Amino acid sequence: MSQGEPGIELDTSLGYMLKAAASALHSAMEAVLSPLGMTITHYSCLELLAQRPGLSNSELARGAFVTRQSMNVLLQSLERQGLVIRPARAPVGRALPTELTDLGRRQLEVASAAVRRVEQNMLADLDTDEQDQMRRLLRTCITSITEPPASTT
Amino acid sequence: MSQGEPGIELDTSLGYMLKAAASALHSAMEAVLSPLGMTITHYSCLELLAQRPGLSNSELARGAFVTRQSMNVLLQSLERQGLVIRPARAPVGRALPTELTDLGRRQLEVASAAVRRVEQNMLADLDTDEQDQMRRLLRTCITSITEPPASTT
DNA sequence: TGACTCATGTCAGTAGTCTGACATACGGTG
DNA sequence: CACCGTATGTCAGACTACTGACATGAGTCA
Repeated sequence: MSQGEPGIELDTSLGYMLKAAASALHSAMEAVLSPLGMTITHYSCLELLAQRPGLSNSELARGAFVTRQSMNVLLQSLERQGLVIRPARAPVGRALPTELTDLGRRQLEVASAAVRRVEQNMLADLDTDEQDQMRRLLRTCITSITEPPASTT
Repeated sequence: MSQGEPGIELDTSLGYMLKAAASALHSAMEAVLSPLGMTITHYSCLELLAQRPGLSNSELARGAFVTRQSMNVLLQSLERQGLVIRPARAPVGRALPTELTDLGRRQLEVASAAVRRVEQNMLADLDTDEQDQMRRLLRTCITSITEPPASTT
């Protein structure tokens, strides 16, 4: 079965393992959010707004790792549901600062608790030092990927 | 814009950082695969087949972290393009063992080299020990998420 | 002032993935 | 043998997120 050919060794490839971990986390979050009638992006948007009130559509999109077009569709839906609110006119520029409503805050509370349990379960076998180490490693990876690769066609 | 906001809980949440890292890697891979006319799942499928020839549709789906329905659509497309080949009838059960064609192998070579560069760039600032540590941490997380939470619903 | 650049919000069309459903094949157990 | 549970391949419809496009507002610079 295992032929060390060219390409990437799947069992040791950090790229593959990163995707595997993210996929597992995604599934676990979906499993707890779906019964609440929420998608992951839906939850992410609410969580972002709770921690950073007044974020614009584009800023929310970047924070939730989707395009601003996708976030815009979601925001319109959340607005109709009365979970968030945006001013009719932009106070400055074109950006519309978004805020959670009380209803949105209540919905987020339930979801946030569920997601926190998922994350705690993921980290159940890691002590504090290991978690710090993992933060450091992930941050280094993110920086390296995001920064200019210097030389590539 | 309202920049300058100090990072809050989000910046220390390992779940969020995991998603951020995976998203950055995803974008970087997309950026190099798109010019080759390939999607990430397309590449993943070919890479899996190179290392584990004879994988079935369902096995490929699990390996690429998509549903078997999605992989089936992709496989039919790859088959039409002459990149993979499947027997008309299953030798045993219903599973159809899939194999790369020479054309598929050639296309994979180019893509694999590009993806390897992306992964190496991601790990540019990590030494061997740190990479091993990261493998260990990710594997622990995957196991914890996947295993039964053994708690209340 | 006017031209240029950049970021934003939004509309429309497209593509990839998902859920639901059904038929088929194997392995157990009565 | 018949029955049941599990796994697979596949078709169809629905959904989510994406790319492309356009207009608006703010900042820069000559």
